[in-house]
Amino acid sequence: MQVSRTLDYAVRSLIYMGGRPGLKFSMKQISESQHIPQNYLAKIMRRLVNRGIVRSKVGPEGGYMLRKTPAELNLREVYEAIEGEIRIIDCMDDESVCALYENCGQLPLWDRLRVSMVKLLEDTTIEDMVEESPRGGSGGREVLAQ
Amino acid sequence: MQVSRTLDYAVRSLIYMGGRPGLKFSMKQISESQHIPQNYLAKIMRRLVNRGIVRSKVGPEGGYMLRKTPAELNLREVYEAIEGEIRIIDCMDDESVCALYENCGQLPLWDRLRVSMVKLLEDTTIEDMVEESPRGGSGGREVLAQ
DNA sequence: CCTTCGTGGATGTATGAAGTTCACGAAGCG
DNA sequence: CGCTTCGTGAACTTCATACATCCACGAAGG
Repeated sequence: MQVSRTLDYAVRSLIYMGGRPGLKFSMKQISESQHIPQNYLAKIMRRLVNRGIVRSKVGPEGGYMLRKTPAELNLREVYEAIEGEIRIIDCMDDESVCALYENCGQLPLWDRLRVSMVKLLEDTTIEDMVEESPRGGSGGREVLAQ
Repeated sequence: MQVSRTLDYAVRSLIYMGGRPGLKFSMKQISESQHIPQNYLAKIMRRLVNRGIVRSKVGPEGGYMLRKTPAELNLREVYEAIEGEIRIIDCMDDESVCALYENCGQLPLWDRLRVSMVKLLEDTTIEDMVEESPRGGSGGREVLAQ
């Protein structure tokens, strides 16, 4: 029941970018300031690109930009881009549904948990998180993006 | 961000036992009715025993009994018996705290999530879950425990 | 004293998260 | 045009751990 490091990386990166909205950031900038292995970050960024959360530019002066303002980008979108649909339990034995499915008293609990989690994620934006960061999301000392 | 199968097994077993409070159930009874590998169930039950959630009796006519009434046993206790303290993210790189800890805008979100999860788990008892089970937690057809 | 049945620890296995490598091609620049 | 930069996509490696199995032991009832 833990958030994956991958999601943590994605959120870190978006908070970083959200700290200076409208700017473009190279993979190197993000990976170094956020302490994320660059090649691994590449994989994460692709998911964000494919989901339409950031847009990318290749070649010299390439990099990534947010497609939305930080206030428009909520955490549910980010979560689902990285982890897929939010689910707490999958009720599957192998490929078939759980033998106890019809008689399962647990489901209502896990569903309430899921719903409350979705709501919290939906109600939190990258902007909120930038504001919670003492240095406004960006590392502070590094050279500004172009 | 999923509940482990181990926790699912523990909850299933407790709902089953909670369906006939005060009775004693052998490992075989539980494992067969709930489709849980017996040797694996043994490990799960030990954690519940050590945490004081069930009490055990060895030898012929041995088995397990709830130590509390289903209404007194909440899901937080069960969760923590199996998974340990509830945490959503651990903020650790190897053995040291995350390099970005002081500047982390994510923590408030994960903490709100944790708090709401704890509350939901605390507010849900085994009795609640027994009541949500169409057949009252116990499988239905098997021989009654002694 | 024999059988039942939970205990505790050692061991096996398979899956997925985390990270790496590399050939490729788009794009800016001289 | 050709060089360099830098993201892309896929294949691959590594490693932790969830899930499961096995077995020798001892408590306890008949």
